[in-house]
Amino acid sequence: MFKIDNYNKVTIKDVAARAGVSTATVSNVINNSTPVKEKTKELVLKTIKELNYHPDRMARGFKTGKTHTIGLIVPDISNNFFASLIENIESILKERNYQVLIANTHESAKTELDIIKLFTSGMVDGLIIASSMTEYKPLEGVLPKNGRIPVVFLERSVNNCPFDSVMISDYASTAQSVEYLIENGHKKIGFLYGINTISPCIERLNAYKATLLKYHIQINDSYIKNVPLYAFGEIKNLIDEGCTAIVASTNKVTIDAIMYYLNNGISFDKIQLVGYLNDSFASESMTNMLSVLHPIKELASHAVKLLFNRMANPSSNIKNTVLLSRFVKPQNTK
Amino acid sequence: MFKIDNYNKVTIKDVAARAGVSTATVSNVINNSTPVKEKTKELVLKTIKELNYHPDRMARGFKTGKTHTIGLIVPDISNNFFASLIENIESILKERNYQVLIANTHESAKTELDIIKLFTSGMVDGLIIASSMTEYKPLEGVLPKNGRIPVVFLERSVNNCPFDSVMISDYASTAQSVEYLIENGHKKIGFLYGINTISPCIERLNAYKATLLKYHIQINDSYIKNVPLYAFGEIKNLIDEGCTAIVASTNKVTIDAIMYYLNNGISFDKIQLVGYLNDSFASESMTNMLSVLHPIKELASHAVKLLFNRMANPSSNIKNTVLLSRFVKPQNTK
DNA sequence: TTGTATGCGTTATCAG
DNA sequence: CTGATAACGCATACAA
Repeated sequence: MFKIDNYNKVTIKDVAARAGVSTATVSNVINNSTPVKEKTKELVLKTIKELNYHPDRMARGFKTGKTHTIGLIVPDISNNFFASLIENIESILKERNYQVLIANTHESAKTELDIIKLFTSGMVDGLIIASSMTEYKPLEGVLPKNGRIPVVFLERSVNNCPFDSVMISDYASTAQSVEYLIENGHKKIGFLYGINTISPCIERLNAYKATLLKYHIQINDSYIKNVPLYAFGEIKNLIDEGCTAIVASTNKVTIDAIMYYLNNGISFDKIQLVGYLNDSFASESMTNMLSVLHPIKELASHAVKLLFNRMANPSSNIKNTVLLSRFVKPQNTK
Repeated sequence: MFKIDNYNKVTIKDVAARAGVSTATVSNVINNSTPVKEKTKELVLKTIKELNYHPDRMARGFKTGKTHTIGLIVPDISNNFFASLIENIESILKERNYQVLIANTHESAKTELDIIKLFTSGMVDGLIIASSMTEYKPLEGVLPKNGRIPVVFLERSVNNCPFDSVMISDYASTAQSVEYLIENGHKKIGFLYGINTISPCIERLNAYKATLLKYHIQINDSYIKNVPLYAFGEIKNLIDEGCTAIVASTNKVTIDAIMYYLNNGISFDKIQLVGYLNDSFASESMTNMLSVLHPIKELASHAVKLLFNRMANPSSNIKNTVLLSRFVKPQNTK
């Protein structure tokens, strides 16, 4: 019985020494880089197992410059939209044998910059970012502009951003939803939205306003509620103010609304609700709700595709893709 | 040869050369490790900014063996319980100036092992794991047993696990909830649960069964539904089978139930519902639902505390903490 | 087929 | 206060 050193980490040297070969041979066995005699290979593998040796990823990545890991940066992991996005991206990337590292910025610009610095300093081979930035400027300092690391921006557009991107446009679907409400006699339509600086929220709000104006309905600012955290209070306010319909224009606000409705015995018949959800999920659940559905699988697969294209061809033209969400009426299959 | 040098990453050497000092001096400036003359310091900092230099985290971690990063492994990021847990842990760790890296295992044992290998090979200084394993055995090969890396297990217990842990016990609160239902005349009580191999789910199911027996109500297996993905179908089945109350014994299943109820015009009065949610959130939302509430903040802070204690004192005794969830009746403050 | 030597970017030691 | 230089663990070109 050989006593394994319990204090120090076991390295390639230990394996080599124990097996009576050179570190190069061990390395070759691990990476299949150069043919190794079957007998030696067996011995090395046996020794590796005995010593419970695992190559130091840090050292290896540091040496090779490749980590086979993709960094995924999202602003709010507790928002099911992003959680679901992460899962979709993960499953695609796993097929390609890439590991995913997730970081949550909590909508904080500082954290976002920190994380990007962390990831880009040798930790990942590529980056997918749902940024909480409005302008590209602050990112300039931390994102290797020379294409050293491929980057794809997603879901939230950043002005003047010189990278590939996939966005979702909700303008048309939001307009359709408001139109539907108006056509069904609603005039007092509440609008709940999330962070008022990011592109998707602004776009939806604009669509809401434009549609009201199109139908000559005056915009009432007190029907428009900004919801930084939970929406319960503002939903109550909207109802108290006489709204007969509510557009819950983010995934998070929609979940809040659903809870509020059930908790307070409100039905869709009483106060119409337009909810924003992922299409893959909503088709199974909220079939009787007016919905704006986001193509989350498509978003994920497109982002990954862009990333790998960029890896293969770093100097190709920048691609900006826009996917469309769609407005869906209740199935009423009750 | 495969090292992509044409994208010339800027290193400490470049800074040193440009500033006309040694790499040691640059390093000293960056890390405040040794006093540097104010004048030189300024020059170096200026040069760093000019060249937009960022220390390679990989190289640094490789050299120092410390990364100031904690790995957080969860089985299902789209489960709001874990998403919320992540956020809580993050905010505590940020105070201590630690970065958090999140990995999602998708309830896959293989992925869990892969991630642990990745993280423990020099990427993080500590690990917090909500494992999807039942037994410790498979983890043995990948987790440095010598305390080289501190590890805390959380939320799901793993048999024979030789590490610190914080669990939540739902036995008492689940029993109370079923008791409450029985006392209010319910006899046909449906039970929805998630993965049937993990400790929390088993515990809840046991509590449900034991309570029924205690009140001499026969256990009807068709009222017990296992829900791997979405619960909508099984909720419908339970109602069709005549259940007058449902225990939705996980966060995920609870959200599904809430959606199903609203979408199908079911009220709590019609079919009683016991939901499992985070306490910090539920107190704002589902105030009129029978609830089992999980102390998520406490869970997070306790896990971090254990981790840092372990770091400070690697050889102290293993601590296994159990927190209790609590059963809460509706406020009926409608 | 295998071993030797080198260097990746950084920090730490020790002279100067 | 500052500068050489030696490690850290690994992969690889090249020599044997």
